[in-house]
Order: sequence, then structure tokens, then C-alpha cells
Amino acid sequence: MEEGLVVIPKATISRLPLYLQVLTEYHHLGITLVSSEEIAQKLGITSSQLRKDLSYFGGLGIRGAGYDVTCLLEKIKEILGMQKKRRLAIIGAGKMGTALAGYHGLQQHGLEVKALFEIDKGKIGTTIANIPIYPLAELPDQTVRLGLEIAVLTVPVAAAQKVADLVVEAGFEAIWNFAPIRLEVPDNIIVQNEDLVAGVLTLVHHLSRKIG
Amino acid sequence: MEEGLVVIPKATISRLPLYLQVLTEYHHLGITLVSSEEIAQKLGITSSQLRKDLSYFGGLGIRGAGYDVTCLLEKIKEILGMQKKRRLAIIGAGKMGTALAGYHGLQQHGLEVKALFEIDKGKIGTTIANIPIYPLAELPDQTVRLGLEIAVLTVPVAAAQKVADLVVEAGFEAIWNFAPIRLEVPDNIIVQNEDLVAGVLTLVHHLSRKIG
DNA sequence: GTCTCCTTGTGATTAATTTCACAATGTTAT
DNA sequence: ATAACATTGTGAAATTAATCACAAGGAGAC
Ligand SMILES: NC(=O)c1ccc[n+]([C@@H]2O[C@H](COP(=O)([O-])OP(=O)(O)OC[C@H]3O[C@@H](n4cnc5c(N)ncnc54)[C@H](O)[C@@H]3O)[C@@H](O)[C@H]2O)c1
Ligand SMILES: NC(=O)c1ccc[n+]([C@@H]2O[C@H](COP(=O)([O-])OP(=O)(O)OC[C@H]3O[C@@H](n4cnc5c(N)ncnc54)[C@H](O)[C@@H]3O)[C@@H](O)[C@H]2O)c1
Repeated sequence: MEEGLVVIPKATISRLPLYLQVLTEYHHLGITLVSSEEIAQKLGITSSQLRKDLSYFGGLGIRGAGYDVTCLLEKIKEILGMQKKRRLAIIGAGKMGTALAGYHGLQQHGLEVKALFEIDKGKIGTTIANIPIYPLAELPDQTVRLGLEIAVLTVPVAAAQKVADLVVEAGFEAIWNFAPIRLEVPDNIIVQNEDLVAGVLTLVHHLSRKIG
Repeated sequence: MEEGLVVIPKATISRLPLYLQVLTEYHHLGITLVSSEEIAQKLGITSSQLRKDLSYFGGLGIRGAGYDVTCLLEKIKEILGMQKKRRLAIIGAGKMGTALAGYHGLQQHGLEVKALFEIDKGKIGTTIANIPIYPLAELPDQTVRLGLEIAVLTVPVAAAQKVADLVVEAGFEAIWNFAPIRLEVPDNIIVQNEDLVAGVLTLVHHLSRKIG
């Protein structure tokens, strides 16, 4: 395994959060060593796929025994770029914005929600889960002051593109978008669309194959 | 194109919700005809991929002109099994459950949230977005009475597996799971894991490639 | 230390997906 | 009606991903 030369396939990267999840489970249970077969079974994939995936980032396993849970967790976090903490802002303190602001799972993965932004005067000045809500107009200033990197878009779909423009102008590097619309942004801005409807429609598709 | 014999690739199916989203956008804008190139550009994919995908369900396009938006929307909805309405229950009326209960996007895709279930006595008997909150103990009875098919799991991770067991026993066909854990369920139960953390970690990975 | 057993790591193979390139076939203008 | 043009639909080729099968190497027993 030649370090530095290996290109990790996209398909492998896309499975890393999955591996992170089950390894975290094992870690919490106090399990320190786990075989590829065990993890694979839990995830419903083949053990050879898991081993091939892990092989891309060096021989981490112990032949005859399995993989060290802690060691593997560290490596996956490294590849996913999770060592550095990231500062987020949530734009739109509505139902979804409120849920995310109070979600501990983000904190646990090094994602710090530092601010919410709103246009509703009734919400501005209050807090959600101890996070202050600022007026949207302060976006450029607070972005610099707080060192915000990732914007979480939880505004109504009708406002989403306009808000995305503001977010880009304010200097954000990335957008985590919950509005069901394809945003148009410059090439250097990273957009991750979180399309919950897509998820449930996939489920519906399977369901209709099963029971019509 | 031989009807009935064609197997639609998984990769194609996974893109259908995406197509649905942009076609719905065009529909709202009153656009009736659209070329593969336009849609592809909007989605950041190649036009030949889109055409190949659409070719699996028969020649829907008009050579020299493009695709009829309404016609395409209908076909995609058919393939995804969206003609039939589906009845959902949300288990766990916390932050995420509340957000989903009040989300119009579900209704718009034929997904009707009929009930919420809780163990918190303070919440039982009240409503969220006009949807009644029942005690968890009533799950089996209400499932039959209301004809519930899909269970939305928005309970704390520590309770998720136990609740999943109850849901299966109550007769649900499918689970839309928001808890960050791999549920163990019988083979005939469809599980769709909605791992929001996976989404944002993918974003973080791209971010760390970009700015370190 | 040696033997046995277990599980990893990986080349080779097979399968799935994407891209390419262009014939087929429609539209629109005249 | 015909010509000029635009866009689809699709085999073939290229790329990417998943699976197989087994040699290599480490653990544990004695
Ligand atoms: N609720 C859900 O479960 C859910 C699920 C998936 C996707 N979404 C999407 O998330 C987005 C928000 O949904 P929601 O249910 O939270 O809606 P919501 O109406 O509860 O919240 C929207 C909030 O955004 C604020 N807002 C409006 N325009 C704004 C602007 N220009 N700048 C800043 N804030 C602004 C509003 O004041 C409101 O507080 C929508 O695009 C929706 O489609 C919601
Ligand atoms: N909040 C978010 O933005 C978010 C995002 C992604 C995933 N999630 C996941 O969704 C789940 C819920 O998160 P939340 O933030 O809404 O938590 P929450 O604490 O706000 O809500 C959980 C609710 O479930 C109820 N509950 C507990 N045990 C139950 C049981 N056995 N049966 C029925 N109800 C029960 C609680 O009374 C509470 O009302 C968690 O697993 C979380 O990891 C949440």
C-alpha cells in the first residue's frame, strides 16, 4: 500500500460515515477489537467490501484477530477531515432550524453551531439551546467575527436561493441545504443537499415493490 | 425498449427523487417542455446520463424538442410508487418529530402523517399541527385502526431498537429511521436510515480537501 | 518454538455504471 | 414539400465498483 499515491474511491468515502456509526456503537459498548465479518453483517454488506475499503488507507487490521476499534475510528475521522472543529450557522430558526440547533449529534462530531439568523423580529434577540439569534442583516459581520464556515439553510424554499446568495457573499465556504431546491452557487462553494423527501421516496419505492 | 423486461438500475432509481425535484420546479414555473441538457446542467450531471436513465422507462421524449414536464413527472411518480397515498406515524414527538409533523413537503408527496406516539405523559393527548399524540401503548391498536404503514422513528438512540421491535410487532411495513443506529429488524421490513450526520460529514470531508 | 487456527490484505475476475458518438426522428422555417 | 436544424435514444467503449479466492501473516495453545 503506497501512501500518498492511493486514490480513495468515491464509493468508499461515501461509506465512511456508516463505518463511523457502527464503530462508535462498538466503542460505547467497550468493545476494542472487531472483525470485518461482524461489522459487515451489521451493515448488510460483504466483509470483503469492508476490507477492501479499509485497505485503501493502509494495513490497519491485525491478521488473525480483527481491527482495533479506537484505531479505526481515529483513521476514519482523519480521512473525513474531522480533527478540526467547524463552526456552523443556521439560517432560518423555524421548525427544522430549531431541531438542528438543539441536536447534540453535531457537537459530538466537532460541529459547533455558533449562531442562528432570522428575519422574524419576534425571534431575533432570543436564543435556542443557548445559541443567539441574530438578524439576517448581521450575517456578513458575524461571519467574520465568529469565524463561521458552514451555513445550514433551513429557510422556506421561496427564500432559499436569495439567502444562498447572501451566504456566499458573506464568505461561507459551504452550505448544508435543507430546502428542496437546487441552489446556484459559484464553483468554489461546497453544497450538500439534505433531501429528506428523497429518503422517504426511496422507501416508498421499495414499499410499492413489496405490497403494491 | 421492451416493456416488462427492462430492469431499472439501482443507480437510476436513486436519481429519480432528484429529477422529481427539478421537474417540480419547472412545473411551478409554468415550463412545459425541457431538454435533457437543461436539466443536466441544473443537476451537475451529464445529459447523456439523464437520457439513458429516462430511456429505461420508454421513449418519453420528443426528438428535436425535449421532454414534456408533466408527462415526465407522472412517469417518475409512477415508478417511485407515489400514486397510492401512504399513512405514516411519527414515534417520538421531540424536536425532530415536531419538525416532521409540521412539514408540508410530506403531504405534498402523498405522505399523510396520521398519528404521533409518545411516552411523555405531558405530551400525550395534545396535538402537533393538528395531529393527535397517542401513548406508545396504543401503537398496535391504532396501527390497525388508522391503517398505518410507515413508522418514522424520532426517539432517542437509546430507545430506538426497542421501539423498532414494537413497531414491527404492531404490523408496520417500513421504518424511516432518524436515530443514528443500525436497527435489527426482520428481512421483510423496509428500513430507510436518514443519517443527517453522514450528510454533513460528507460536506466536512470536501471542506477539508479544499481548505485543510 | 512450533503448530494450528483465524482473519486480513489483495491480485484477478466479474458486474455495474457512466460516457461517447452518432443514427434516428422529430421540429421549424420557407 | 423540402431543407436545415435540434434533440432524443442507444449500442459500444471506457471507467468504476464489487466480489471472489487464497496467500500472507499474526494470535494463541501447548
Ligand atoms: N420541517 C421539516 O421537517 C423539514 C424537513 C425537510 C426539509 N425542510 C425544509 O427546511 C426549510 C425550513 O422548513 P421549516 O419547516 O423549518 O419551516 P419554518 O417555516 O418552520 O421555518 C422557516 C424559518 O425561516 C425564517 N425565514 C424566512 N425567510 C428568511 C430569510 N430570508 N432569512 C432568514 N430566515 C428566514 C422564518 O422566519 C422561519 O422562522 C424549508 O425549506 C423546508 O422545505 C423542512
Ligand atoms: N434534533 C435533530 O435535529 C436530529 C437530527 C438528526 C437525528 N436526530 C435523531 O432523532 C432522534 C430524536 O431526536 P430529538 O432531537 O427529536 O430528541 P428529543 O429528545 O427532542 O425527542 C425525543 C422524544 O422521544 C420521546 N421518547 C423517548 N422514548 C420514547 C419511547 N420509547 N417511545 C416513544 N417516545 C419516546 C421523548 O419523550 C421525546 O419527546 C434521536 O435519535 C436523534 O439522534 C435528531
